[in-house]
Formats: sequence, structure tokens, C-alpha cells
Amino acid sequence: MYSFTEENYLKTIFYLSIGTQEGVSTNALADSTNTRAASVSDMLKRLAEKGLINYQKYRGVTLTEEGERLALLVIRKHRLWEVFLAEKLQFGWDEVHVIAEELEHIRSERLIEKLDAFLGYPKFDPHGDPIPNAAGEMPRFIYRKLSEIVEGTTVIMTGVSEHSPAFLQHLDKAGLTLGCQLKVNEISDFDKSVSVLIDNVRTLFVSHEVAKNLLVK
Amino acid sequence: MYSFTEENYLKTIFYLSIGTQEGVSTNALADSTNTRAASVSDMLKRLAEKGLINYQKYRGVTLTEEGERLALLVIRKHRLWEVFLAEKLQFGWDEVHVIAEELEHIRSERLIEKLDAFLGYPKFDPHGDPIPNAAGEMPRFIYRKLSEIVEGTTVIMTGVSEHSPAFLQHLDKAGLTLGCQLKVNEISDFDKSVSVLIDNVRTLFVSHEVAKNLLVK
DNA sequence: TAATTTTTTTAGATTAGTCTAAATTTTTTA
DNA sequence: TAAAAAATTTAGACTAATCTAAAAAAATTA
Repeated sequence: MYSFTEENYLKTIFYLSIGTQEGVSTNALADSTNTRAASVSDMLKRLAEKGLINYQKYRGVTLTEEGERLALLVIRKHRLWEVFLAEKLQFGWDEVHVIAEELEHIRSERLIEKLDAFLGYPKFDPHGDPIPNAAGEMPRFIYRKLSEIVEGTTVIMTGVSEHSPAFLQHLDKAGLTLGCQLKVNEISDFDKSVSVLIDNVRTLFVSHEVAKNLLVK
Repeated sequence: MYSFTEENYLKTIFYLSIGTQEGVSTNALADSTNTRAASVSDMLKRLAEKGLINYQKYRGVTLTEEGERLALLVIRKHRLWEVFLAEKLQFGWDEVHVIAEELEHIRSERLIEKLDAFLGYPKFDPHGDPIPNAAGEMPRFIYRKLSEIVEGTTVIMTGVSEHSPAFLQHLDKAGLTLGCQLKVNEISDFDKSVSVLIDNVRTLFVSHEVAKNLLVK
């Protein structure tokens, strides 16, 4: 049985590893976990002893197979609880993350399998992120950013790459929700902002900053 | 914000206080929390400093008003999660306690109020125990034990005073569930076992040991 | 490539919660 | 009510997770 803290380190290493071959640096982990590099060093030694990470002093860390499996099981729990909070308890997608950060550490396999069934085996969380299966495997989809779509193309909004409440609330105000259809009318030469036609009914100007964080297919 | 451990001590003091005027003893707490008396002494000092308990060395402890309010809020969360587990996730009443022991420490007032609403504002948990309100107040019902009911009387099973999985599973096998009607036919002179007519359809012999732990009205 | 800067690790402390063993207080009993 | 027993507290230590400050290694730059 691993501690909340250990589970959080594994999860953080997993997220920081996405899209790189290299190991995750001590400083990056200290930033993400709101601790100091010295504390991270200590913890990395312990996780390495337990066989959850590959660690050599002064080189970064990567997860072992077992470490990645555990990280994905924590992420599975997090995302399933997020679905519960959003769909059953009517929390906004900007509110679910903080609560799921606690719920993800509840230890009961049966609980999470029954929750999965209760929710109807959802494949995605409220932010469009895929939910790993009980074996700790997660399908990897490759989505494009709205900022990379060429003019005239029509796409579907499938996710976000930024999960802060501020960003999600901004999308709420703009009426941008998962699954909506976006037709890229024009990209401004001046500030790269995007004019989009939403669900064929109304036009909206989306800043480049926002467009970079909208995932579409 | 109080730690899991502190919340558990408060809850334990609350339960051990039921039905006594005197304070709870250090040893009783050590037994209930699976720790040693020395550890309990340490913790009692800390809880007293925080104003959650009334504590004088070598005398027992009682909860302050604030301590009792907090204990009841933890119990509220525990019991609401038990209802969720039993009614929504189809866990047996013998399984819900262990999982709720973890869920009761999730910190979010909004979560628990939304959960309460989602469950339809239940008044009792799956064992028939009343659920405290958001202010930390709990109605106190006075139930009798089946073992105290005189022959010929008809009562309704409303709760249990023993919550172990073994006991609850025993009741399941006997077909004794909350809400069933029990007519006391005869009490054995020999072993005090009780012959009861259940829901007017079948007769069952209930041992004195079981009858003592069945609450009826 | 030598010097400087940055990153990382080590050393030594701290806190919460726990422990054992010893000391102290209270309760029981003779 | 004095002695014995039981209950409780204190003393001192341990572990996990953290910290600051100092040392060491790696990376960058001149």
C-alpha cells in the first residue's frame, strides 16, 4: 500500500513525462508538488527503492512499468470521480478537479469498479481526458490544437490542455463546451485570434491563447 | 483544518461517550483506536489545546461543544457515504462501513451538501442510524432491544447496535432486514432465545445474543 | 577548457503521530 | 488506611515527509 504522497509523486512524474523521452528533473517535480528540491531528492530515493521509478543521481527520473501502472490507476480513480461529481452531483467542470484530488486516494478496488459501472463505463472525464482501464492502460489519442487548424476547416471540440478553473470558466462564459462544432472562419494576421462559427449558429472570436488550449478532432 | 487522525479521535470519543456522564478513559480510547495509552495521552493534550475536548490529567475526557459539532459532522459524512455506497453502488450493509471510514475525511462542504441532495436527504444510514444535519445536530431516538420486548408484542426492526460484517451477514442469512415486522411469539426459559413471526409469514428463532443487538420500535 | 552558474544531493532539523519503558497517580483491596 | 494493582502520564526514541543551508555535480558561458 502506498501513501497519498507517494501516489501524488507517481502521478506528477507521469504527467511531466508526457511528450518527452528524457527523465523528469528534480526541480520540475519540486515545482509541481510545491515542495523543495531537497524533499524531492529524498522521496525519489524511496520510490526507487520500491521499484517504482528509474533513478540515478543527477539524472532525471522515469516511471518503471509498475510505477506507470500505479500512476494510471490513480488517474483512473481521479477521472471516474470527476465524472461522478459532474454528472451525478452537478458540479461544474471547473470545480471537479480539486475534490477529485482527494477522492483519488480512496483505497478500494471494488469501490472504483462499482463506481465505473454506476457511471455507465465512461470513456472520458468532464475535460475530455480518457479514463484508463482497471489494468492501468489508457488509450492515447492525438488531438490537434484549435490554433493549428487551417481556415475553412470544421472540427469538433474534444478536450482542453489547460484545466485551471479560470480557463474553464472563461470557456463557460464563451459557451464553448465539449462536443461543439467549430468552423474556423479566419485567423487574424494581427494577433492570431481565431474567428469560429459555433454549431453553425453564432460566431465567436477566440484568442490565440485560448485556441492553443482547445483540443479538437 | 483538522487531520484525519484528529477527526478519528473526536469521533471515537463521541461514540465512547454515548450513554455515560463520565469522561472517556485513556485506555478505552487506546483500545478503540488501536494505539497505546501513551499515544492517546499525547493526542489528548493536543486536542485540549485546540479546545475540542475537556481534559484534566488522570480524569477522562469529554468533547467540548465545538468538538461534538465536529465529531457529528464527520459522522454525517460517514453515514451519507454509507447511503451512497448501499443505495447507488449496491454494496451490502456489511461492506459500507470500511469504505466510509476513508470517505468521511474528504474535505468539501459543498460535496457533502450535494451528495445529501443527490441521495434525497436521507434521514438514516443503511444500519438505521440517524444522519446528523449540516449544523452537526442529530436527533436521538430511543429504541428498545428485541431482547426486552414482552411476548405477544409486535414491533418493527429499526436498527442494529452491532455493526460487524459477521453480525450483519448473519442477519442477511436469517432474512432480517430493517423495516421488517417482528411479532414476539415466545421467549425461551432455557436460553432466552426468541421465537419471532416475521412479516406475518414465517417464524424464526433468534438467539438472545442476536436479540440484544436488534433495535426495534 | 576553465570559470561561473544552475541543478541536485547531502547534512542536519522539525513536526505529527506513534512506540516502549519508566515514573507517577488513582483505584482497589486486604 | 497502607499496600498492591491498575491506569495514566512522562521521557526518550522512531518514521515519513518536510525544511534550510551547505556541498557537490552538471551545464553553461566566456
